[in-house]
Amino acid sequence: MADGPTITTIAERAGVSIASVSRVLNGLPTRQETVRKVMAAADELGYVRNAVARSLKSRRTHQVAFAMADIGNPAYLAMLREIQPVLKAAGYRLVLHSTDAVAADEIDVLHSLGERYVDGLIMSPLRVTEAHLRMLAAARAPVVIIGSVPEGTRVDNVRADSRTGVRLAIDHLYALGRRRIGMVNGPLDTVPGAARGAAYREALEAVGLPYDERMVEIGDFYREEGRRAVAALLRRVPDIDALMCANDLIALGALDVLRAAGKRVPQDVAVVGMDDTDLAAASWPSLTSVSLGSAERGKAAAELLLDRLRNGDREPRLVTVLPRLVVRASTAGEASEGGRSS
Amino acid sequence: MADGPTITTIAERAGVSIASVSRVLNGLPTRQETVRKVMAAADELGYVRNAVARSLKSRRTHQVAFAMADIGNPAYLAMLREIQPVLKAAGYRLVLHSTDAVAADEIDVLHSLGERYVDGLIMSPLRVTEAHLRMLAAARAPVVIIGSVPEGTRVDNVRADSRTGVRLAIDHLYALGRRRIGMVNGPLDTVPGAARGAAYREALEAVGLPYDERMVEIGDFYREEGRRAVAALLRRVPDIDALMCANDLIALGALDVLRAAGKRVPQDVAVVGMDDTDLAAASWPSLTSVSLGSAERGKAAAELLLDRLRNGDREPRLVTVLPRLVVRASTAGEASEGGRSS
DNA sequence: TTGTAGGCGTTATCAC
DNA sequence: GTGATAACGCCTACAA
Repeated sequence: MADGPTITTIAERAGVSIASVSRVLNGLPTRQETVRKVMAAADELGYVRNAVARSLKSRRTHQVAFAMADIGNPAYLAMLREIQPVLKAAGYRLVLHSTDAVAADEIDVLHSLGERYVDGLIMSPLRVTEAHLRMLAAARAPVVIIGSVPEGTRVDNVRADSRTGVRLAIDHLYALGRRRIGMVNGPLDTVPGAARGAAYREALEAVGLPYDERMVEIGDFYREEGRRAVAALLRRVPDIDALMCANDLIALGALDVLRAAGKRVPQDVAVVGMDDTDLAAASWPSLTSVSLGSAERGKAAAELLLDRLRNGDREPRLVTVLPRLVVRASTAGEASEGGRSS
Repeated sequence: MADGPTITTIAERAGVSIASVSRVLNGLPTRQETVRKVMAAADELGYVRNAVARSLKSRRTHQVAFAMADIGNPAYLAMLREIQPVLKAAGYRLVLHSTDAVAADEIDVLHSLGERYVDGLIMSPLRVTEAHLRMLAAARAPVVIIGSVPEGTRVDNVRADSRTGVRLAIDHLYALGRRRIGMVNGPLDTVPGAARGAAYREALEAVGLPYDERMVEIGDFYREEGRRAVAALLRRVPDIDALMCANDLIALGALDVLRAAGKRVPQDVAVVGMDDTDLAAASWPSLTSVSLGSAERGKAAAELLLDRLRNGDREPRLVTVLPRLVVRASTAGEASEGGRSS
């Protein structure tokens, strides 16, 4: 692991100046003979360009960062899977940050943009605070935010629409003849919890069903919590005929409990999850789920950023990704369809 | 987004030399008055160190790369989830590469180490070719390989033991009284495919069961391929009573086909998957799976690399992570256990 | 066509 | 203590 050769090493070996070496390496017009000598020397020495030195000079790192709250969350991983190839195709490396849902860490990432180790940033913050907005305004490199930002914030922005998502699910259940549709939600003090809870109420009213708080149970966004919540709900409303779950894990918990209680899914109780993670297709019965377009949002964010990197001056853009109801066996289909295989 | 301030800007503003600025910024002994002036200037200007210039000078980037075959594969994501926090805690950024299982891309990543944009690399190659070994030997930065490398290769190495893993599964099935245990494998020219195939044969012999190639079907490591393979196997050997699947996706495919064929799992056919991904706990019935310790391997690799970055001269080390059989409903339990909820 | 020289932003080694 | 000044490796006027 000796020190690598530099253009100086090559220049000496080839008997030319470092300027000529640089020219050859960059394909600028050079005499054939010189090209030959330089290439030969470079080959023999196993020369590789030093990316750091190039970056210092060119002020571009060909790196882009993606900062997310929690690397264990499948929704972020879905984004990541789409972001990666888009960046790779454009010649950018991906630097990953998991902020563990700590707002201070998110601010740190924003701050570290000033270090110029990346050309841009895609960030999906859990909440957008005043501090976020201040840092964003002062950011030294282009940023794309996945998630909602206040009206008027001058930043490229990609959003989901969980309100419409819940609406799709409720409409679907209503169309199937379900009239006692319960909701199992996560904590109301989280952004998704609050949004989905409100959307449920709205959607019920839209189809003309009464909102009844006895039909709502709050737990947390995990399977075990989902079990508990659904068990409680089932005790309270034994003849419930559909469950709108605030994410797929809760919905899996619902399947567990319903099965144990001898309820058939979907005949007795239809179940809808949210996020359309891989787990939805893996479960049995496979889970109808509202896709909030994690993959699409990731892709859109990557494309927005690349575009911005090419044209730094254009107006900030807003992309809203439409939710999509992915119908599987837990609400409708035959119980023999296994779902997609990713 | 104007050009950021540099130490020169600060030096002018504070009326000192750039050397003093650098000293203050790095906490070297300096007169109080100077410290004060420099800090004030830095604050007012919103100065942030340029990481690229630092790297050029210090020859360290504080970045580490993780290269995996397929960012969509949950086993790699499990590694990633462990690698990230370990590196973060040590002050390193994580650069992600997905090579799409293209050997040339892996070689590229190895080659690009020469560009010095990272201090080290963790790589999990699908196959280790001669070219890989040559590049490894010539690598300009420390590398840790996750996966088997030929005896004597001088590189830090973390391995799973899929042979013992398969053995655990077969022993388990045998202990349950299964005697017609089939195998559904992926391509034999992949490292895992070859290893798992050979291990199956060995394990059968170890418990005294005959190896019968009619009981083996080769597909690929995906659910749909798993379905096809299992369907073929079932046609050929209708009274098969257990299936050893080379990964969880194949096993999910097996569950689909068995269900459609009216076979009960586990009563008629027991099913074992491999990798113990989140999908195993989500499926119904939940899937017994051999954990090859993806998470542990990721963590071990990150720690090996950090250690090597501190002490570049020590002997290469080999860490072998032991497999673990995670028993769930598809081989043994009641059909009411839902599994862990992560 | 080629070489000399300056600069990208830091750090570190000198004298002072 | 502090300030010139020389690297780090590369690119690029500008001059020859």
